[in-house]
Amino acid sequence: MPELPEVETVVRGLQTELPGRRFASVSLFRPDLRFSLPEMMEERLQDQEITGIRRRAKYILIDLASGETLMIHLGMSGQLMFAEADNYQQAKHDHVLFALDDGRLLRYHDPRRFGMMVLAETAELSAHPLLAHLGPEPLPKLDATYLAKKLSARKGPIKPALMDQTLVVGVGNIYACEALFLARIHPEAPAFQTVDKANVVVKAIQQVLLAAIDSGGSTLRDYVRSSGDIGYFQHQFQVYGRSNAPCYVCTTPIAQLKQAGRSTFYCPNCQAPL
DNA sequence: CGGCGGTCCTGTCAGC
DNA sequence: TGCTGACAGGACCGCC
Repeated sequence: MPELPEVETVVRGLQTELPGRRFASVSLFRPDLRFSLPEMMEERLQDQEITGIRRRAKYILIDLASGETLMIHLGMSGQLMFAEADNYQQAKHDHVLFALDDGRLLRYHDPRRFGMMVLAETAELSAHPLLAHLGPEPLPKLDATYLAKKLSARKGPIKPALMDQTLVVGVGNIYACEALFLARIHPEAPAFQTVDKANVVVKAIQQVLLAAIDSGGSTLRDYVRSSGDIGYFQHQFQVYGRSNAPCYVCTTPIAQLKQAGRSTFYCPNCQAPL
């Protein structure tokens, strides 16, 4: 599920629940996520107080009183959900179980196991290899001059460029498609040709991410608590997943193509080639 | 360095 | 109904 809006929603849900709590215990059912889980993770988390919850790019950062931070990436299919200790039954693809000192459980559930967990020194977090090369956050402010400069150095098409986390973080396949639709830019347009539209691109990215966070905030808040991914965002998509369906603006059938191995959706009329 | 393709893994769905 | 292949919201790695 996770592009920036989902991760942000999960983080907001955790922020109201976790700070001040301690991990009573941590159980590992499967250590082989994308990377092997951190050495001695159970021991390093045991009895640690959670001091804060943050997000960087698509990473959930759980700060601990020990001076370490637990970084969680949900990959393609990761979910964090609360459960009650009384009636918890280990479900298929529950890989990690965090028991809190108030008796509740936080399950990490990830069928594809593309997710990852890392423990790193909080003070040196920004230098961690997974975070060091990340681009700026798109919210609340993204410098259009910066984006224009980055785009000008690109030869390839703009859509995969927007998904490059070293350029700007948080934009995945869905929101790259949606943002380009809002910006009325063809996904195959060369990135360097869109430099003079950098302001439009920035606004489009921010608009679509904010809208997703806003609406996701009501439904996906439960995402952290209960066991329901209900595909909420699909109701708002203008182009993503809408192949051959009429464009909401001009009724032209939405087109689909493949770029860098990922499906791209766009309106051939609204997003005319530059 | 930029850009592309392959790869990790499992579940789901379209098509035969 | 059952099988097969394509595809899925991410990102690293190796290769040109």
